[in-house]
Amino acid sequence: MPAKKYHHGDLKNALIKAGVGILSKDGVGGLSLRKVAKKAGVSHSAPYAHFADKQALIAAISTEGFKHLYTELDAAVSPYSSDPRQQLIEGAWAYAQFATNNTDTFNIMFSGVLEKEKDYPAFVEISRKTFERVVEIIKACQDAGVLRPSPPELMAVSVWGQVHGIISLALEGQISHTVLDRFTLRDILLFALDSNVGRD
Amino acid sequence: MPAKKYHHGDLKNALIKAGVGILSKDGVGGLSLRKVAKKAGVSHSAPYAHFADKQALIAAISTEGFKHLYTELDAAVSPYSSDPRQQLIEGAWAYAQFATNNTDTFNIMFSGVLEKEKDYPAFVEISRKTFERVVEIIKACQDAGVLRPSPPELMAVSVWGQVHGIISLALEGQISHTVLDRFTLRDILLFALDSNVGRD
DNA sequence: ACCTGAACACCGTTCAAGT
DNA sequence: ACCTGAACACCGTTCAAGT
Repeated sequence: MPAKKYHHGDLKNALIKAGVGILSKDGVGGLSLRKVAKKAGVSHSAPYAHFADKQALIAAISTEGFKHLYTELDAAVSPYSSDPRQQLIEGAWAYAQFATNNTDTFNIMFSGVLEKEKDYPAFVEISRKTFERVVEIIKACQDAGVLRPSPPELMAVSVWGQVHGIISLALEGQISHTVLDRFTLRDILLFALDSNVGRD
Repeated sequence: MPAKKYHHGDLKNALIKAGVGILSKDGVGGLSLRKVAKKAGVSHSAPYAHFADKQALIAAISTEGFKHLYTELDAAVSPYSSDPRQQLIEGAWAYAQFATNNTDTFNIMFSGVLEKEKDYPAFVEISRKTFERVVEIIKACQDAGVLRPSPPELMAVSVWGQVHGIISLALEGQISHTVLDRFTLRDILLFALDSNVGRD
């Protein structure tokens, strides 16, 4: 059998994992390639054998984050295949949970830290796939009369944008205490979704 | 008359201005205290006479950004004192314009770069004031029957969140080409606002 | 193919010192 | 009060060299 490779054989994934760890411990500002290398037990220049530069590692971490988000979203929505309105609510809530439980990963995914996202095909692909999952939910809602007829992709951007924006403001501490004292984040999301879902 | 002070007498503001310049040229990742000092024509340690650390300079830049945003928002909305619906539309559009014309300032204001925003009273004050301006617009809309009755602050978070989220996703390159090929950012915002404004 | 160690040009921050 | 210059502990990135 092959003696275990130079190090543990899968440094690339070990670096991504170490990166996620550093990120959640020290935040976006505390994420450095040298710390990641140290945590993975290799020299500070070893990462360059697997990532072109720091941006490439960030892209890999963001891609993992998106995969995680997709999984959580899908798991939250799937049980309600016969109740589109509930899909919307639970999907939004799963998104909120992901953001609050993985704040720094969420920030790295959506806050301009990754500068040329189009250069990373895996990242583009999983974010496209996630958007398509949202579109599916929107279509189900429209078919059930829960959302008004309209181009589903347009409605998807509108609803996703709203959920995304409310959560972003919440993470940023930008939601006024006059609101937070009276409503939970879930209340706010439900209220916001109701605007789209229709009222009568 | 007093000989011009040690340098030009108002290094603090010169540093903020230099910071905004670096930011729009090199992005959030390219903003360093040493560059800012150099651009202002002082030694790399001079900024510490005016700012406790890099975060404090970032707070000052963010605060200036918020003041700018407030001014643009107010200017866009004020002409329509008799047309609340138009206030909503033009307010959202002013927000979008600010974000696209000052992407990096916008990112620094809303993307977790400023880590302890509560520690900077001027920042807290102007962001509070901006939110209150949004609430005013929302109230005018509710009084005119353009928005459904509800706690105005809650509606303000919902609508602001939506506008903020759509713009954030747009800046991040996260809006699908299947949408962007057919709709402008303004179209998307109008569609989104319509969800709240009511339909019949 | 995968990793190391020295090297370079940058950082943020501190501190003694100068006016 | 306001600023400088040396110093320290960090960065990202490159490159010759080792297995």
